Amino acid sequence: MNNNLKSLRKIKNVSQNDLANALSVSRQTINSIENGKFDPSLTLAIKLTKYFNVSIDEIFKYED
Amino acid sequence: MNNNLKSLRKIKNVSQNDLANALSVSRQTINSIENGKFDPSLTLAIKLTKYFNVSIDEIFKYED
DNA sequence: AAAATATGTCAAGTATACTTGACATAAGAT
DNA sequence: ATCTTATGTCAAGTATACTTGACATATTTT
Repeated sequence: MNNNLKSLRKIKNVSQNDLANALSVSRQTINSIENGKFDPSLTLAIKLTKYFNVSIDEIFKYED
Repeated sequence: MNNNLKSLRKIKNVSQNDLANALSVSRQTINSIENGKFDPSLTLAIKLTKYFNVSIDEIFKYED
């Protein structure tokens, strides 16, 4: 799984901290997801889609 | 978060076991998700959308 | 240049997703 | 009525998502 969170975030011009606060997660969580340390939970993934107003597919690319 | 996995599965007329095998997870995992014991990982959620050929929103309803 | 803000990363802990194995009950087939 | 398949559930373990706290470095602001 990879994602384009970092670019989406930069388009909105918000910091990792801003995003973390908006979604009620830690900054490290955002950082780890952006840098591919792990994938978000479904809940957090959905929060991200709502925040950026995009679909799951527009953020995450799943590959077998 | 709630979902309509059980009804989607019955439409396709497959057992929890069939579905579990198709997605390479345990039957208990499918059962637990259907009965709201926990939510799937993003990876499993995406596998489910592909299996049923629907979007995330068509399976999962997120409510704050 | 100095101060402030943003990012990367580590370590150790908690929470939750998922596993295997087992057993009980329900429903469907012979 | 017996056999088989499907579902629900429990317990204990492993894997991964996420937390807090801390510190280093990079980037931006004054």
